[in-house]
Formats: sequence, C-alpha cells, structure tokens
Amino acid sequence: MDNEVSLPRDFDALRTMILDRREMLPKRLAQIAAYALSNPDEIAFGTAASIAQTAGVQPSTLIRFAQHLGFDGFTSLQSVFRERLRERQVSYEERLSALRGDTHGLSKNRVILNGFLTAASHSIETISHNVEEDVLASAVDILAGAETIYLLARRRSYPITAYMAYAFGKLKIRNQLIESTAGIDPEILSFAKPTDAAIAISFSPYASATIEHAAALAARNVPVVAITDSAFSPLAQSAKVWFEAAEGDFSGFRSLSGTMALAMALTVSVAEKRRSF
Amino acid sequence: MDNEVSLPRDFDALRTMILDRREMLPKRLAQIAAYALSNPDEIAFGTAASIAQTAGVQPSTLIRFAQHLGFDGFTSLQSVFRERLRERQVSYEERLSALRGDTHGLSKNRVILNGFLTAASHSIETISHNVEEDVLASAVDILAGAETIYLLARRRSYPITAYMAYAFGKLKIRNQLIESTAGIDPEILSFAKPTDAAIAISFSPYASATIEHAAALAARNVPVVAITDSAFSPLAQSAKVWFEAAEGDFSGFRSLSGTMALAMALTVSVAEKRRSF
DNA sequence: ATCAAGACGGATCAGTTATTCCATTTTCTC
DNA sequence: GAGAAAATGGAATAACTGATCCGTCTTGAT
Repeated sequence: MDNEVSLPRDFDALRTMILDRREMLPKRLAQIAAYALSNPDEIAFGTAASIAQTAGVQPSTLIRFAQHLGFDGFTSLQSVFRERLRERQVSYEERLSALRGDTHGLSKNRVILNGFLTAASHSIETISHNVEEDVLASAVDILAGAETIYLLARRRSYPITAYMAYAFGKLKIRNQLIESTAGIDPEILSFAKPTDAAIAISFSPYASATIEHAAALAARNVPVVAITDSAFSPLAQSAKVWFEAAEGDFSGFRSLSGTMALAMALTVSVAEKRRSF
Repeated sequence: MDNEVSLPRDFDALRTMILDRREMLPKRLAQIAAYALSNPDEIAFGTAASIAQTAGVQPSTLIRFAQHLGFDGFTSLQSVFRERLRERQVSYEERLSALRGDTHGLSKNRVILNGFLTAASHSIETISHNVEEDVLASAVDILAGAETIYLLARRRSYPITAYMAYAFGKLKIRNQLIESTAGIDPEILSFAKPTDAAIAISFSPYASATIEHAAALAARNVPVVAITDSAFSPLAQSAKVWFEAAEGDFSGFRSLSGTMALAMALTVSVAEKRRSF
C-alpha cells in the first residue's frame, strides 16, 4: 500500500525488505514473515490454504501479508519464491558431494558437521528398521499403566531423559527424572512401586548408576523399559521390555537422533493411550 | 496403463523412462515429452492449462500423457518435477508415510514413531543445506578463543546444551551450563568476560530466560553464538553469529536431531581448532 | 479401400483456488 | 480508561483448477 516504488522482484530483495520491517509488522504478519523465510519451499509450492494451515494463520492473513508488502496478491508474492527455485539450480553438485564422504575442497568444520549429520541419518534409519511392533506395543502398555514414570539415564544418555521429562510434563504425565543433583537418588527410587514404571537408557560403556538403579527397581517388581545397544547389555536383563538402538557415532560422540525419536514416540504414544482410557 | 509396477518417483528415473519410450509414443504425447524434458521448470510451476498452451497441445492430452506413464493424473506427474526443485529432498518412502498419511495397516504407535523419525530426517536435511561455511567458521573461531564457554538453553532446547556440556567436559574444554537449579544464574553469568563466549539456543516460543541472559551477555561484550529458528528471533539480535535451524516437529514436539548434530559439530570443531594452537 | 483401434480435441463438471468483505477483537492514543 | 484505529478471524464468492467424457479424426493392417 505504501511502498509502490520498489517492490522486490527477487528473493534476496524480498528477504531484506522483510527483515527491515520486522519490527513494524503486526503479530500475525510477523508470524507469516518468519515462516516464509524459514520455509521458502512451502511458499513456492503450496496453496494459500495449505500454507496458512501449516503456518497457523488464516488464508486471508496471508493475502494481507502479500498486499502489505506491496504485492497485489498472494500469487505475485508466490512468484518471487518460485523464481528463486528456478535460478538456484546450481547447488546440485554440492548436495551429492556433501552426502557422500567426499571431502574434496570442504573445510574441516564442514567435514565434521557432515560426519555428525551422516551419523544422525544412519541412526534414524537403523531405528526405523529395528523397532518391532509388539515390543513397541507392550512398552507403551506398561508405561501407560504406570502411576509415576521414573526416568533413568546418565552422561550421554541424559539429554534423552531430560527431553522426555519436559515432554511428559507438558502432557501432564507424572514423571520423575533421576538427576542426582542432591545425591538422594536411592531414596527417591525407593518410593517406586510395582504400579509405577521406569525407563532406563544406557549404552556401552554403561553408566553404573543406571544399571544399578534399573536392577534395584526390577528386583522390587517395578517394570523397566530399557533402551540400550545390545542383548548383552546388563540393562536388557533388568528390563521387561527393551529396544535395541545401535547409534552411529562420530569422533567418539554418539548421535542421539534415533534414540531421541524413539523416546519421543514412546512419550507421545503413552499420552495417546492414556487419552483413550 | 501398462507400467504400474515401477512408476518413477524422482526426476532422473522419469527422464530415463521417457527417453526409453520415446519412439513408441504417439505424436502429441511425444511432443509433450520433448517439451517436459526441455522445460522442466514450466511443468513444475505451471498449471495444466498454461503448460498445454505453451506446449501447443490440449490440457486433456497433458493428463493423458501423465496417465500413459503410469501416474494417476497430472498432479502426481507434476509433483515429481516439483520435488526436483525442492531444497530438502527427502526419500520418497518418507514422503509416502508422512505426507500421505499412509496409515494402512500401521499401528497408531508405529505412525507416531514414523512421524518423529520423519521429522528428524527433515531436520537433518535442512541443517545440511542451511549452514553456511563462513558462519560455521566464525562461530568456531569465537568459541575456540574463549576461556570459558557458557551454555544457555531452557526447556526443549536444554537437552542440547546438556549434551554439549558432557562433550565439552570429555574434551577438557572449560564450560558452564546454566541450569538454574539453585536460582543463581545471574550471578554465575556476571562472571563472564569479553574473553569468554556463550552458546544460546532457543526456538519459538522463546524461553525468556535464555533471551534475557543472551542480551545481558551481549551488552557486556561477551560474544554470543546462537542457534535459533529465524532471523526474527530475539536471539539473533544478541548474537554475533547465529545459525538458522528450522526443526521439523511432530504433534507439537520438535525434533532436535539437526540442532543436536550442529551442536556436536561445533563442540568437536572447537576442540580440533584448539588442538592446533 | 475398408475398418477397427487408438489418438485427439473440446465441451463439461465437481472440487478447489485466491480473494473480498464484514463483524469482532486487539492495540494504540489521548 | 474511553475512544479511535488497526488487525484479525471466518464466512461468502467468483474464477479457475485438474479431470472426465464422448464424438471426431488419424493411423495402419488387411
């Protein structure tokens, strides 16, 4: 409406323009602006309705956004996003070399990043193939029936349970993260009853605390769901149900991607199951 | 009509298929085939009517062409041309299960797991394309030169910094995880000097503590490296260098896979860089 | 030359599209 | 805190979308 003088014809100009006006934009329009800049492909290919839905706004707002920037409608705005894809047809080679271990002309930093990305990708693939239907089902059963879910993990596995604790909290599912900040883990765990349940996560070299806690709970008939790396894991023995998650690693640090996805799937599945009670 | 067994999902396969059948195609269909291979962008973005006009055929012929190749309509054919231009090229297996809502014979649990795995996969793809060489390099520079690295994140981003703290510890790099268990975060952060550095991670809706801490550090000339979701993030303003990590999400919970891989890459890269001092 | 089988063109249709409009809510100003 | 202005949500709409259908035409075997 105001800026008829210079309406951006290419994506970079549009991007700059949006970033300039960032502060002056109304809430919903800013929401779209953010979405558009982080999901340009969606804008290019989607319809106004589909984009609006995934961005969490009304279709009419999308059009208002386009008009606010000086375009005469969503279609004109969209054409800028499409133009961008037509021209940016160069990075195809980079893509291939990036995915393969092709380290020609790549910086050391980039090689490291690619290493972690590849490890993550593998770990997701592996989980996808290794998780069995009935194991998943019985794990969800156990956890959905539990009064309190105890979360056991240390060191490299701790981030997983930390995220689970967050998600369980959001989903209003009672849980107890064993963190040992005050050194009273055994006392907290002594409250666990057979009507509760625990999730234990540990990979070789296994954290002794996790192993011991899981064993102690199992001895008192508290059902344990474990995520570990092999059938020989001491965790597998304490567990009523266990998942094999052989994570890829890079330079000594495991990717957590597959385990994380599995853990979150368990979390949400438990919530879904409880909702159906 | 004939080839139901293997209809091409990616552009290269389609191209090969068309070239194979070149001779056997009726006149108008061959005309479209030639046009499609030399103007793939037009097919990707145009409508059946507009393409038909520029290719000099009837719209119905276009649809017949698609069906002749085994697609069930022009739209399915077009999606192959669009996929070709997409930035994040996901394997078509995932597309099927994720976008189609292909829940045939899959249990609810499995659908949820697939959802998280797909989100993780997307997030890795996205990171892989979005991280720029020079941004990565200067982030590593900043962090490698720091005396102490402060780690700022809350809620869903906290698992990332938890893992970084673990990894930095193993690599003997001095770091301070801001956890607020004792509520003395401001005091701890007040120790930070311009010769230190911080990593701040937050996604919309941003955790206010992270935003404030990052801003406070920036105001005192402590360099901040941020990982966030868009240029609109308040974190981006406090940061000297920032990465865009638009994580996919499933049922309200973000995948952390891409961010995790980036975080670990930063961690290891910093260690590598220090070793060369 | 005949005639069937396939290819083609164009009218038609149901579904979807981008857009407009207006009542309601939110935000800003005094 | 009252009033004005801007922003927003949501229903309504007209245009257009991909797809279907069927009569006409082309092709090639006999």
